[in-house]
Amino acid sequence: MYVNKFLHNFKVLSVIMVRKTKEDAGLTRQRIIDAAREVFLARGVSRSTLEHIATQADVTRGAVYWHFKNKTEIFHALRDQVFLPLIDRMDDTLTVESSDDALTQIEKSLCDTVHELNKNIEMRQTYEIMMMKCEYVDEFATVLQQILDNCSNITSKFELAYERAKAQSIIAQSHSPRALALDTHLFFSGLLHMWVKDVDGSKFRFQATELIKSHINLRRK
Amino acid sequence: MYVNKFLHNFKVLSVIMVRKTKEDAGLTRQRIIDAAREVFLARGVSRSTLEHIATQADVTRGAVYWHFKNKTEIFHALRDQVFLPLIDRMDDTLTVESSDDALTQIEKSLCDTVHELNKNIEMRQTYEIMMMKCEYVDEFATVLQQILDNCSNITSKFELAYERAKAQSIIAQSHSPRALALDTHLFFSGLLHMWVKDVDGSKFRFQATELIKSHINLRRK
DNA sequence: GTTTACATACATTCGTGTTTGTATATAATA
DNA sequence: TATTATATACAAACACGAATGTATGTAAAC
Repeated sequence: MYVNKFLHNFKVLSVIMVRKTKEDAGLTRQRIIDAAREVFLARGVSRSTLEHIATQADVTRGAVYWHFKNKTEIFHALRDQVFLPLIDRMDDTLTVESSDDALTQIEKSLCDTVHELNKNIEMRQTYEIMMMKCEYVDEFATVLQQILDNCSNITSKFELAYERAKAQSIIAQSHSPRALALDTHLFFSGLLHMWVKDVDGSKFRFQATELIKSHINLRRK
Repeated sequence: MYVNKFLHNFKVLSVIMVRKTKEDAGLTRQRIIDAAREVFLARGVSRSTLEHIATQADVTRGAVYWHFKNKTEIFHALRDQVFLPLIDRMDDTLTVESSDDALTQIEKSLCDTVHELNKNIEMRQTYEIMMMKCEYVDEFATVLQQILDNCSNITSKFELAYERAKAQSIIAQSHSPRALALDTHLFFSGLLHMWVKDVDGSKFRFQATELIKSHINLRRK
């Protein structure tokens, strides 16, 4: 017990790294993923070296190779950890039953996603990596297909919501839910792309919520 | 004269490459750019080697280094040649005066861009490279700023058109031209991204024109 | 005692940039 | 117009660093 406390101090001080418990190994793994995010963001995925990542994580390449097979595997770990949850979350806010009318629900779902991106730095950075700091070829091409699939999925959710809106008679009967859903989806993926590219926030980020609201209002009867 | 004909045959047969005139050098330069497009598309920009490009262009790296300082310079040459003209074109179709009403003009402008992408393979491939096969870091980061600037520019053009539409009383007075313009811009950049990602054309490409039309019809009073 | 969780050292490949060589086009000169 | 000089448009060879993967070493946990 006393010894553990002693070692713990060493660990915290980082003078001598003596990490061995499973718990510690888990932390190391996470540090590597976090480091990869920073490095990917700054240098792009292909220019990022395992040495860069190791240094940033304050370990050696040995540790990196212990936890991951190669750079691609780190990439996927990063993606799974941060990217996918956002999609799930959006899925949820759209599907869950609510006292709001259908249009408001769509609006809230979109705003919620943007809000999440705003406050969650890691998620924002990961998004930025996926959209601007990575080349979709070879082993990354599969990710692309997943993105397309997710898009289909989200669009279907939009469509269902618009059907409800139609049933609630809050949109014009002339518009087809399918077309509205596709339009909203394209609008939102455009917004996300611009949101990410607009690093200093002067063009899109500051007014993202308003853009969403006016997009939705356009539909309201 | 006779000798020239003789040499010409050699050139055409590609048995011995004897190219030296300025004209021939220009062709070689263009071949390198075309080769780069193919290689970038297949392997991504960072994984593309000057050796890959040279081989594809049927020359050696010597020729590549003669015409270009490095890979980045080839990238920019490719971009300038194919990417920028499309933007100019869109700019034009939006600005030029026409007998159509303002909404129709926006619609035609968007459809025209999609149509151009459909028939112009090189343009399509270049777009694909810029959007999915390239990492926007370091020397490529400048390109990103240019994209944002172009977006502002296009959005302004949309806004002017929507003001005309408002003056023509073909849209509801309650909508602000600025908001409509931003919405259209986000819709269209979303569409272009999806259009490019949808390689087999089953999700977006086949119905791109209809998507545009229904986007515009949503605005019509 | 064995496995875990790394650090260290090594071998090898790959891409880049540069240098050198060379045949031909083109300009200069006589 | 014929000859000569120089610049052009590459090909081929070289030198170098950088990144990868693997193999080995090792101390602590279990």
